[in-house]
Amino acid sequence: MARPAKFERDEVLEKAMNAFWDRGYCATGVAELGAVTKLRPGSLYGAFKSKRQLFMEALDRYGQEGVSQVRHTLSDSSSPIRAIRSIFLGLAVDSSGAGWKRSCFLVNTALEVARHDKAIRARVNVYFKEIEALFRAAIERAQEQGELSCDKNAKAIAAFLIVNIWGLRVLGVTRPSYSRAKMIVSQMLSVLD
Amino acid sequence: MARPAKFERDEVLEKAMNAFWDRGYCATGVAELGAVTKLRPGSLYGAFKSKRQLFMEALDRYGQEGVSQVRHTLSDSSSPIRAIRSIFLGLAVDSSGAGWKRSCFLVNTALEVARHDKAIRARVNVYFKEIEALFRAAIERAQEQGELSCDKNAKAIAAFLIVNIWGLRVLGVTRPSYSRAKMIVSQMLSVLD
DNA sequence: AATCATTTGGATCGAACGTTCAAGAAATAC
DNA sequence: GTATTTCTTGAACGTTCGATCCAAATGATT
Repeated sequence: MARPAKFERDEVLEKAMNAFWDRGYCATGVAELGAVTKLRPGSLYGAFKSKRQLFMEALDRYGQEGVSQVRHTLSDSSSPIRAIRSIFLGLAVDSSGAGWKRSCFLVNTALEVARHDKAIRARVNVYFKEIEALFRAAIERAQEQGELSCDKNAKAIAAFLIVNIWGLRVLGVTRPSYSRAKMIVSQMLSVLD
Repeated sequence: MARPAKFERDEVLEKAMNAFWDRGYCATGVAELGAVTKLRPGSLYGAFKSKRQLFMEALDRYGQEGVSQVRHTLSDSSSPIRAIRSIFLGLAVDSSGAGWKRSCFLVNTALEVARHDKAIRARVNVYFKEIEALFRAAIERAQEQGELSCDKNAKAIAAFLIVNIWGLRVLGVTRPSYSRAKMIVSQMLSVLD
């Protein structure tokens, strides 16, 4: 029918996501979004209705990829416990290394935006819940395989683990050494012993 | 010498603190700060140099009071372990009750501002470190009193506990039921068994 | 080649941003 | 009482905010 858009929607979304992830919702202006996406305001507002709408789609992109990464890590291993330990070790590396500054887009958004915005809170919760469910499934699999005592409360441990992940994201902002981050992660994982 | 200021500096600071605590640094405009403090821009900028300076002083006020409250709770009890449990039970109540929306000013600030502002990050870290030190002292006291096994690593447990507090602040944003919050807190406190 | 829907880049909107300033008011010092 | 000094006031500063509009450019369809 008519002229097609020159830009790739998902590429734009990824760039906007990185900008929001870095600086947060409020501090990321549309001028900056235009700069990173190489799109003029007209195109941006044509493709996405508003800054908020663009933010939500970027958040969805992040959340879906995050869930899928966790799913991959937790399901790909023959040892669910080892997979969980590997995720937490990765978080220790991330929060004490280069990844500390970005933290987690979902956690950042939870505190900055979700406290005041019901729709965004609902979206954030969806991804949190999905990740928690993946952890719970992995824990129950570990129990079935005899890797973990069946006396343990899988539901409680899964919830505990994801809350600890949130805590580790805040830990990163305090610029801990790797040894400190690892010490904390070890303490967290002692619930699996 | 000259005309004295009509307002009480600490009262202004408290009102500004509450505004920043509620809405965050970026979303709290100078107009709103003027509304809650009943001060015109000129008076505000006369007493504090800038919005950022006012924010830092409000943050200090919050941090000092927070540290002092934790100190009081942890030192006032003959049983350090019971005091720690009481703090975490309070956090379960807070994050599943009316206090969820405000979360913790320090944690909110850590993710919204401290990621990009070195001076503010340093201040936030000071209060975090002080609270962690109080927890560590309480744990060591518990060990001396025989309330807690001396096999446990007091340093690791103290760090673990404060990271869990941060996690509980994010938990609040997910609007958990009280029973869920309590379940998670119980799991956290099982490291003290 | 003509048509037509859509993108694009740029200009621009009113509102709100953080901040400053000159004038008026009040309390002290002489 | 007068001078002096500081605080209060309210308007206004220039900038940036998110959002809109439009003419020109573009490319698929007819």
